[in-house]
Formats: sequence, C-alpha cells, structure tokens
Amino acid sequence: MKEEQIFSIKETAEQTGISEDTIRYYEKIALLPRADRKDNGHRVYRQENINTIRLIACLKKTGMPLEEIRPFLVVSADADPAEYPELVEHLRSHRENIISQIASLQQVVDFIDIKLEEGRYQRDCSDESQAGVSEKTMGELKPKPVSTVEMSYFSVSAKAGNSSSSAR
Amino acid sequence: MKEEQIFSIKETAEQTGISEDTIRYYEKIALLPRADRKDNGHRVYRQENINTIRLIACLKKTGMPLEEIRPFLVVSADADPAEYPELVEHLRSHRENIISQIASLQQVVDFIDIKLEEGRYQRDCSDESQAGVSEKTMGELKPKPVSTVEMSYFSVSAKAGNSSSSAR
DNA sequence: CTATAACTTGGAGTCGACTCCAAGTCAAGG
DNA sequence: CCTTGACTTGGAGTCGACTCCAAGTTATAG
Repeated sequence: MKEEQIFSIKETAEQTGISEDTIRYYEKIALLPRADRKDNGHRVYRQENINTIRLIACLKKTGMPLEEIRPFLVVSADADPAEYPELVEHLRSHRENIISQIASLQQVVDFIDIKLEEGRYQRDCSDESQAGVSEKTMGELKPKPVSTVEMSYFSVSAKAGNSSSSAR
Repeated sequence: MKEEQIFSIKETAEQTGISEDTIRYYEKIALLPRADRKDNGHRVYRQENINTIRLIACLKKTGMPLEEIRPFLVVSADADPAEYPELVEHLRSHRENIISQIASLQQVVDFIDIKLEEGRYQRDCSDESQAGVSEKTMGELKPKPVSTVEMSYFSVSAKAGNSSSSAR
C-alpha cells in the first residue's frame, strides 16, 4: 500500500472548507508550500497537505492572522521543536494567547448562559419550542456558572443605533 | 453616592485597550450607541459603557466579526432575552459556535504541548531559560493531553516558502 | 491675548484576506 | 476538429476594520 491517495484542488477545497481560490492564494503567499503538480500542471494534494490546510482553518477560525499561523506550520512540518529556542518561545507565547482566548470564550459562553437562564424563568409560559439550554451537543458545561474572571459584561448598556434621531 | 464616575474617551481607550479612533468608529457604525456628551461636545463614558466595549473586545479577540457582535449587544443591553425567540436562537447557535471554537483551540493547545514535549526530551541538555510550560498563569491544564477530536494535524507537512526557487 | 492640549467631525487612505476575472493549457468526448 | 470542463497564471477588485488626517471648537495656563 504505497499508493497514497491524492486529491485535486477541488476535492481538497471540499474536504477542508477552504475555497480553491484561497488555497491557491495561500500558496502564492507561501503560507502553504508549493503543491506538487501532475504532468499537466494541476496541483495534487495528499492527506498530509489536507491536514495542514485543516490546521490553518482551525487557527483561522479562532481569529489568528495568517502571519501568526505561519510559525505553527513550520513547527508542524519538520517536527523540530527545540532546535530553535526562538520558535519554542513563540510556541509558548502562542499557547498563552490561546489559553487566554479560551478563557475569553468561556466567559462569553457563561454570559450567554446567564442570558438564556434569565429568559427561561422570565417566561416559562409560552411555547417550549426547542428549549433546553444545556442538554444539547455539549456534555461539558462547567459546574460553576460564572467564570472566575469577574464577568463584568453584565451591566452592559447598548441599544445601539437608536439614539433619538439626532445621531447621523 | 449617586455620582457615578465618568471617563473621557482617552481614559476609556486606556481601560479597554481599544483605541480612541476605534471607539469613535464603533459609534459611527452604530455598534456602540451614541455616547453622551458634555457641554463642550466631548464624549463621556460610564462603567456601563466601558463594559460594553470590553465585551466587544472580548468577542473580537475570538475572531467574531463586528456584524455578529451586534446582536450580542442588543441582548446585553435590555436584558430581554426570551422576548424575541429569534434572538434566543441566535444566542444558542452562537453558543454552539463558541463551544466548538473552544474545542478547536484546545486541540491547538494540545498540539503545541505535544510539540513542546517532543522538544523537551529531545534536548534537556541546553539552558533552562524560562522552561516550565504548565506552571504559569493557568492552573487549569486538562489532565488528558490530547483532546477527543482526533487530532489529525499531526502529520502535517509544511516547509512553506522554500520550494526550489521556481515558485514565482 | 495667544498658545497648547484635548477633544470634535467628515472623509480619505491602508492593510489583510480574500474573491473574481481574463486568458491560456490540457485531456477526453462527440 | 471543435467543444467542454477542470485546471493554470497574473492581476485587479472588494470588503471589513481600522487608522490617519485636516479643520474646527473649547478650556486652561502663561
């Protein structure tokens, strides 16, 4: 089984959720290495490459700019972590960032849960269409409802866009 | 103590990490409500408003576009969750998104940890400058090192930007 | 009375990340 | 042989989110 399956750019785009144009763009800016070509010049992708693209998609989803994604790929490529202490430092600091981002996100989840809870007992008379906040896909709702990080977003006032006409 | 403390736009920018320009910009696009003005026309901000801006910053940090942030502020503003079932749906689906984003991020953290571990025993001879991955700001490192979500990024191949000269 | 500093506004410019387009190549089908 | 379709390239255009600028106002300090 030396025959590793290969994919066209179209198939790759379908599998990764990243458009063909974008994949080519990533290659152009050298975020991705130049893909191998068939004799006719068409790009070919292997599982390896698809994984890389998936990693990019994953990091991107979290709001990381492409330039910050770059070092990740270098690391994942050669599996050569500690050789460049600079890179290791980079990794550590990114780890920090991500952890704090997770905390941010968790805060937002808590915020939503509170809002959803509020709504829950505030009505409980109307139709129950699709109720049930916490028993859905995630079985990992934290036991404590509010995260440690102060959660000050509560007394937020917005009402944006409706300042009495004088805005403009 | 009816005297609630107020802040200038400069102070607000300092407190939230969002620049004055950006705060004004948010007001312009009605992401933020029009801030009250002093007699001289200068904007004033109260704790409430600062919290809103902090919430925006928090959501932004997670990669959420401003247009998606908008509905969050509406909710946080009036504390009127269940009144608009559409909005509740919005909240739920965002909650889902965020949960999956957390999972993504956790995967990346795991990925980094593995890379860092690799490096750790691969060297362990050089200087220990700032070693110690897990005993820093976060005391909540998950017990299991790899998350449930397959973690396929491992066999990634990148080496971007060094395709033998022919690229471009 | 004037200069400085902290703001105001409207609008133009920038930058990252695509997204679209035109023109060309190649392989297979009718 | 001509068309169709899946690709190629280079480059232009778009869009979101700022970021910067110029001109004007107001308050305080010298």
